[in-house]
Amino acid sequence: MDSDLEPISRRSTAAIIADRIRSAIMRGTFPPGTQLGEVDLAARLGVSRGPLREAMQRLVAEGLLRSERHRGLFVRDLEAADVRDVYTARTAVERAAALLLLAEPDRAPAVARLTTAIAAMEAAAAAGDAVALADADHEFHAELVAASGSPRLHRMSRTLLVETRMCLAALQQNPPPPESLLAEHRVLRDALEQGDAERMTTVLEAHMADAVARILDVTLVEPPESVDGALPA
Amino acid sequence: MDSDLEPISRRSTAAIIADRIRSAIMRGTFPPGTQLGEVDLAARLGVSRGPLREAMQRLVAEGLLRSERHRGLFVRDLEAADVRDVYTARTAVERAAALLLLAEPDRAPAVARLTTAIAAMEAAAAAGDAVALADADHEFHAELVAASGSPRLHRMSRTLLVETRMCLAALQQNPPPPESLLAEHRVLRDALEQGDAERMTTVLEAHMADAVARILDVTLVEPPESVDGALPA
DNA sequence: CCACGTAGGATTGTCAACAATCCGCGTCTG
DNA sequence: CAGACGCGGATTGTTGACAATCCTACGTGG
Repeated sequence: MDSDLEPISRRSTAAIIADRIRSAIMRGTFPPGTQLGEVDLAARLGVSRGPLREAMQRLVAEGLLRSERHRGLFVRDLEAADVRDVYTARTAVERAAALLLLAEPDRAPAVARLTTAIAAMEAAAAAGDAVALADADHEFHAELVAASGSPRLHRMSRTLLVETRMCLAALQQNPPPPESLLAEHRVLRDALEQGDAERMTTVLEAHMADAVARILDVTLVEPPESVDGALPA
Repeated sequence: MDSDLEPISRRSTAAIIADRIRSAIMRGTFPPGTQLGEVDLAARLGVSRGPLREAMQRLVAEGLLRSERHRGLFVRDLEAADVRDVYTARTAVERAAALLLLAEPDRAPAVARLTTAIAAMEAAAAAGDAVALADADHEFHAELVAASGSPRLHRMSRTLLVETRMCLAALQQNPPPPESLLAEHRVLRDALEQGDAERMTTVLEAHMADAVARILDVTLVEPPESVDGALPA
């Protein structure tokens, strides 16, 4: 353990608050569109408004919150275009991470971590626990990017994975078929293990495309339908 | 002009401050490693410490600043590993943006914007103005990603381009040969115009690899040189 | 002469109060 | 009766001051 004997709090409180709110958004505690009142949140977290505002700005920079001046902070609601955008960005990041990983000589530890995540997915699928399955899926991709050793890809990936969870939480129904999901992840791991870059990228892109299709097929709520050109002056 | 008759300030002041400091870092006004005192900065910008701290947290989230608790905020200094990381991330982002752009039917406006940037590069090269050349280079890649229409790729790209400028500013010497730089950018534009995805990605990756080599060849200051394994207990 | 402990100065972290702005509702007028 | 105007409540934006922490320099003891 290297987390012992550290000063009680090395991380800034703003970072802690940001983490807390981020996971709350991820878990669906704050559904998209909800307004986050500062005094309420500050009181609930036991901090003052100063650090809380700093944390909020951090989340705004990540694109998880949307700030309207003198109006308040709102959880960004993702539209169909956003779902596609999240997954194109994820594809770019994870593809790069996978290629970075494939260039490394010793991929055994990374493979082991992915295998662990897959095992968690299997257990969740067997138990029929959709939330745990999503957690394990999340962890798989997080480990994939983390193992690449690229701090920037890792940072981007974290935000993108949170947004992915926001999409999934918004439409909790629509059960993803666990067996095909598991099969895809196993193929990804095997491709990494065998150093097959072609297969890896191909499957990864298909995996992402599948996810987008699965999400958008059920919730084709193409957003406001504003008829711009038809408005008289 | 659509920037007229807007409320005097729609953007939050924290965002404005962040932009100001970001460009200051980019321009090399704050070299890597310098400490940014809050009271000093706040006084110089004419704001209080509250909004300034919010802006700082935003920049920390972007990875441009490093925060040490009770110590202060420092401009992150980029090491050799960071240079490589910035460029791998840039490759991932710009490749995805280019592919997105290639999938679009009408690429004429994007091509036009890239041509404008190339013209600016040509002018700067002719005048021997290295700063203007870097500006135009920056603009070329920013336009490339912006034209893709992906908000997330765009946001990532902005930070990465700032970090690129930090690398370049740190080692202002080492003149990049303008003619080859121009040639590479022209090839990128032509590939986009002709819809040649294969050529596009290949040249883009080579372009990035070239940049890394150019930067690291001169400043091979592999940082601390800590000899881990040789230390006696 | 070196190591330890301590005081000083400066900087960051946090807080509570003040000022500016916006939304909803009631009222008034054409 | 419909629309516009104005007011009250609530929320955000900003400010200044207070408290906690850290680095530097100095003095002391071994």
